[in-house]
Amino acid sequence: MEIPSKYNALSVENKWYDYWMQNKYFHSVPDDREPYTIVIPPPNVTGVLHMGHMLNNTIQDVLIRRARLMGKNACWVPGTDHASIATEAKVVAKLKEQGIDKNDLSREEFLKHAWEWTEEYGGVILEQLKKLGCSCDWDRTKFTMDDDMSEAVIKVFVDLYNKGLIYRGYRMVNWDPEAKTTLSDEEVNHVEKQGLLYYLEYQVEGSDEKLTIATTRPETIFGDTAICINPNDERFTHLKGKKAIVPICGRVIPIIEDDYVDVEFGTGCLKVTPAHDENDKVLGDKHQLEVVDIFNDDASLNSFGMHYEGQDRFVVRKAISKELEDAGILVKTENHINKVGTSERTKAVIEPRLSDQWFLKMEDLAQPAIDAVLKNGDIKLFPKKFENTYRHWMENIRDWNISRQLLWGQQIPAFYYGDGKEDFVVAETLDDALKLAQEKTNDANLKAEDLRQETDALDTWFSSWLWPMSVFDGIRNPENEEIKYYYPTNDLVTGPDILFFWVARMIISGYEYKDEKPFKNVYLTGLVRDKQRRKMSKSLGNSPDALKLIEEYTADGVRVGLLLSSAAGNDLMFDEALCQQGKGFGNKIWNAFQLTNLWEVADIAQPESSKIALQWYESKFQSVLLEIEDHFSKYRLSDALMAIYKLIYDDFCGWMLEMVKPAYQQPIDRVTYDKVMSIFEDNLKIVHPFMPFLTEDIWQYIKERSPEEALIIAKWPEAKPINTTLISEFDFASEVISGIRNIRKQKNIAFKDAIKFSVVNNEKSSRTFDAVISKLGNLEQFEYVNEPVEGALTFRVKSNEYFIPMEGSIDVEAEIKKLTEELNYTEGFLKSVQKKLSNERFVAGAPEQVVAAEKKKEADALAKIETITASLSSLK
RNA sequence: GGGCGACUAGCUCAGUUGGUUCAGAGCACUUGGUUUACACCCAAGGGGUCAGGGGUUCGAAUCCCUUGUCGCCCA
Repeated sequence: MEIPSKYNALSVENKWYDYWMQNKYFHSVPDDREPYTIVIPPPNVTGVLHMGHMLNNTIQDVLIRRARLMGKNACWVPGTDHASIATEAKVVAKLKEQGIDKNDLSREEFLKHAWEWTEEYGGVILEQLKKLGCSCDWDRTKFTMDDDMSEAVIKVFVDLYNKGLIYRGYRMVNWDPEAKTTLSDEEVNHVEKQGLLYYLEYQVEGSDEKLTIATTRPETIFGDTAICINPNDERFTHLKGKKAIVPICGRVIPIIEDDYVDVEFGTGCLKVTPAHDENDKVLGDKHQLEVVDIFNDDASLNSFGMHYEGQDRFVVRKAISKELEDAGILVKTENHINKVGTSERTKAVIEPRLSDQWFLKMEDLAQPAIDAVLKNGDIKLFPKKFENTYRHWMENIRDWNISRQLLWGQQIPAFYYGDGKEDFVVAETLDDALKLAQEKTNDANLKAEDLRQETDALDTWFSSWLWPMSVFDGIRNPENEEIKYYYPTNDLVTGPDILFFWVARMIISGYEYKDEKPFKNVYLTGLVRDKQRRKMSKSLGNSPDALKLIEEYTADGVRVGLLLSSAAGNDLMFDEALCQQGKGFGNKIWNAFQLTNLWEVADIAQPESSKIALQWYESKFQSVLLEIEDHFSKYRLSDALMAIYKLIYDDFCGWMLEMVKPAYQQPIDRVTYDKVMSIFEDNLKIVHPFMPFLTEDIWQYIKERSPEEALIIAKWPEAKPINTTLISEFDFASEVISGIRNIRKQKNIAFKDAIKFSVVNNEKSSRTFDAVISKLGNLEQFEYVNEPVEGALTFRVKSNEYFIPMEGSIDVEAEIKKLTEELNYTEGFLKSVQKKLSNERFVAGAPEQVVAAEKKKEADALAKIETITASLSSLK
């Protein structure tokens, strides 16, 4: 087989992805193996691949590929969610471009457009994941609006309603006047905005006195239904029981007392607008105040706004402050910074608004989810620090507003048969609803046409909280083979920003519907930021084009780059240099493979140095294998990758290949070659989860392989005993080799010039690696001597002294200086150790091991000092 | 305002129960190198009062208190 000297990533990536797909390696069906399951956090159909997705899905792919290699039945279910607000906004915008107004369309017509949009753009992001190498079971791709998925959602809604957990309530909600829908608390961002505090004078009824109140929203005076003072505030005691007159509209409102009012803030006097402020609503309920809603659903003023009717709230704020000022009612303004709720999707300023909404009672449902994470450890969060945040949220959980005033989503299955607020039934189908309605009204003549379905749709999270069950049809068919086999899933990989939106709710629904956790471990990744620590976002334009990155650095390179510096739960400061490092690593592996291809194999004797090098690497490999198991068990993927990186780069390429490499134009012996190639294969296996393309490519070049022998389904290397002596002997030998290299460098001795070498082996160190030292040091002779060699350059490793004889004179002064420095350092070290050992409380208090270690240090230092002193005296 | 978390080399981060290997890794940097796989490379090297201060201890990056800075969540 012709092997190209350069690695061509693009063609390789396409070739092997196609090969994997054709052979259905990603596809999983239940069998008698242990399952390993991940469900993807479904990206929005509106999304395109960004850095967050790349990181998140690389992690999932590493986990799933490793599980596959470990012989598990690996199943990664992909899919997308319908993102009601975002998608509806996109569709509305597109229609607008075409000159179509959403309000002119029927529900069915609008949904048709939405489906068209979804079909056109919804799959884009999944195609991009393939470029990254993601080994999802594409045959299982799901969408939260698929018929079966929607059916599950409706079934759950009806069930929860029948259990008394869903209710309809007139509540203050977060109203997005741009999208004309409510948002959950989690979809509201509080941002600091510079505003003004307006001081307004209200006339007290039947008196000349004026009351000054401070407000940030003068336009809401039309909705004022009371003035509130603190009962303990002596400045206002005389006003008890009196009334005040609202400026401009002239409404007469009571002055009430409540210690809710902060005496310090503003004037200590508060205007109460129950329809437009959460806290005022509470006051209003408490004091039975009138509720005056002054806004239309687009946040323009309604008829209560008098001459401002039809104008936007912010326009009115300006206009009315002018009017108030002209009338002498506005006495002053002050700068004031307050946090304003804004819509995560449309960025519009949220308007607190009272309206009829559907709510899910959360308190009882949440209990098993609290226990699972915080009490019995059924579900583990990585990193653990998120348990605190989880606890805080779960223990203060509020009812979930699940209705949205949107068309794109599952329509709430409530059917109204009359005009009363309670004149409705909830059922999965119209037929069922009709029966229920007939029963409830005792009217057998009630017809289907008499029923009107609720127009609100369900929150998108009300679909995705069922995701780990519904993708296996576990809601509609709870006893089916797939849900029984794959559920609970193993790992969930997602961002901490949706810990509550999604993760907590999946846990809640899992216990409610399967009486079982949805996953065992939750790995929370960090957010991807740029080098200035700004969160990468489309609006900032600081997110690199994902596909371009892959083009430039290869998919493997980008995967490695992303993982190299992303400790779990810590934000990742993305830097393209990391991808370059990833690409460089791939190049290194490729070139190592090139080297083995250049070798001519012959049936000759195996050199001692090769034999020992192979034995050493096998032990080294095994010890790193253990290390990476440990990292994986703790979801420390970047540490696992770094351990592998160093193993391959330093130990394999830097040391082992150099040790076994035959001399120029010499053949390699067959025993060594075969062993090197089998080691190479083991290396490829452990790199494969991180760099799937390159490794598969080399794997397939090494030998002709049948589809059953592909790397993607190979067997993870087995654990074998580790010869730790060999590893520490090598570490010692590598110090000796470094010493030789240093002297060569200092004295400009070219590597190709062989040198003589001798040692006074005070350490009685083993001679196992002598052949290796000779080879890598290019020694023409390696002698063990009892006395220092005169006229030689020296260096020491522990108490061993090494000599390289030099032609001509040695710079005695320089040698003495070097030795004196080493002596000073070692003596200082000895002193600190002895100080510790002479401290009785240390010897008595510290564990035996620690004391023994200190004694060993002392002995080593003493031996070294002896060596150095001897050398010095021989020089002088 | 309430809560949580962080602060270790120029950068990004490890550092588990206080104790061999505790001050580390990778990158970056400096110096040297046309070593027959690789300059996307090789070799060597410099670099830190572990945010500041106090305490507990024979011993603190690690435990406690305090100050500061930053981040996140909630109001």
